Amino acid sequence: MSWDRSSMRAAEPIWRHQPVPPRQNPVPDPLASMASAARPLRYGRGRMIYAADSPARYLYRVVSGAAARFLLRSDGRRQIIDLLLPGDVFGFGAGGKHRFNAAAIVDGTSITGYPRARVNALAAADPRIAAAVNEAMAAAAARLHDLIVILGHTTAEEKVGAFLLHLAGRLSGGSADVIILPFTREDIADYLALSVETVSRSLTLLRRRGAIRLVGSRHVKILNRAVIAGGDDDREAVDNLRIPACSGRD
Amino acid sequence: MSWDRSSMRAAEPIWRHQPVPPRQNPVPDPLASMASAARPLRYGRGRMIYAADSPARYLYRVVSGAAARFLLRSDGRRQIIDLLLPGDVFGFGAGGKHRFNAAAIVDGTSITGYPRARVNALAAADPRIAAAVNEAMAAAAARLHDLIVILGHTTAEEKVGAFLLHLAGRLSGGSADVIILPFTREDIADYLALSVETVSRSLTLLRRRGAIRLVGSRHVKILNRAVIAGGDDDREAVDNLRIPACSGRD
DNA sequence: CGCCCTTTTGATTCCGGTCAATTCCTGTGG
DNA sequence: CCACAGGAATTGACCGGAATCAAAAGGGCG
Repeated sequence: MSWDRSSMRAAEPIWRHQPVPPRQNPVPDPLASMASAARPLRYGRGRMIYAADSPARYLYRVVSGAAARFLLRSDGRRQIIDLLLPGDVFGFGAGGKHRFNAAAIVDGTSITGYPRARVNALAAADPRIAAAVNEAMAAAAARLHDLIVILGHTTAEEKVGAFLLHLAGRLSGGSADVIILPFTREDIADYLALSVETVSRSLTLLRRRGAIRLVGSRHVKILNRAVIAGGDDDREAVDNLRIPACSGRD
Repeated sequence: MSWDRSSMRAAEPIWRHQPVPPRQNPVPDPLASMASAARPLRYGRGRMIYAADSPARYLYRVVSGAAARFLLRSDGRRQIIDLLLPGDVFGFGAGGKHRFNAAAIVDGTSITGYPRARVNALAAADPRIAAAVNEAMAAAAARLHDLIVILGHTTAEEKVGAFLLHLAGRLSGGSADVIILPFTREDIADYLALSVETVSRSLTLLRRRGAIRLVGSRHVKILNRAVIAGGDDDREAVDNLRIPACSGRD
């Protein structure tokens, strides 16, 4: 098995302290009330944040940059389970352990860490904090739902299109039409369970159809959402939920 | 768009009351302490439990049978987001609404419903109940993780194999080697984002390889887990996490 | 028995992975 | 300032695998 593909850097002490500049990119922080326990962190691209099966001692929140939870298959392939953007909270483990690995995927990603024990204590005392943690868990589940829906598409072009629309909704808060991709094609491929080449092909396909506009390779402008969705938006599908005649016994 | 494929029955009042026989299949119930608020329900195959975008007024727990959360694509395809087996809790919405549809997929599925307001009140009063709800949410997230990992496989045979191993771990509590599939090939196909034919082909492939044994079409015996996994177990991958030379600057 | 649903199997087409080569982009050093 | 190097991205050729269309076999229930 070779490792050249995902080119992870060497394992390191989980915490990597470096002086942190004042926060740019102010994202609303549901965990702000625990600022006293917060611990600022900064990672270079590919730096491990935690490893699978390690004790889940901290909760994390992305401040800027991007990170990913992922697993490594025995064939060397990396699968990204969860793409973490500014504002996202992650690191809820299962049974006190992390199920997957986590690493930064862009240089200079800054993350805030909250000691788990502290979080639990504060949540037990203050129901508002408990609610905030709950909300963060719900948001994490929503990300997983979104990925499952994206992976459920049949063709690569649909997957990439759905991914772009998904990103447009998450980056820049609302549903802006301009996306600055902070990560590589390989990251996208590992997220969508496609090969890098297919991701690239799908993007040029979408460009040729007039669905998107590519400026450089990291700058995507959405031109025609209908074409991107290929008529396959799940909201439409839900609207179409007029169920025809009962086919079975009733 | 045609609807013959998933053959859902007509929309109905969400609640369908029918006399409920004494519970078979006693699964440990983390929400047992709320028995006073529990509401027993029973559904035929294909019966809707709730619709997407409907208010999330209840939390549900499968007692016996099986259900699924799913979405309907505009091409008529159904995608199952979450497969619900005895013991599974579902119906945590997002923002007070359900994001997906839910329906029973086997006849006579019995489910317990807990009024959401009641759950919240009890959780606020008793931290043990809050913890139980939290645990149920974590279990739901784990199911989503599992599905994402399954969908991340490249070939259909790997997907089906991973699905069988996943099922073996969830049915019958432990990791028994005999699986009684309570659902159709079509349900499996909609869960794995494959066609029915491919699911069937993959199963016969696995059988011919000596990985499984098929008795009838609903009875699967796992003979050789290594062959099924195809050397693609994520636990192995994690063990292989010895990261080679740093490729980047350090 | 006979109907309908489920499952399996076959033939064909198309899509995505793989291998391979070229181009693009960025940062470095002469 | 330009040349160079290395990684990132695109494009092409080829092949294997999954969807699709089609048909047949199995199974449960009236």
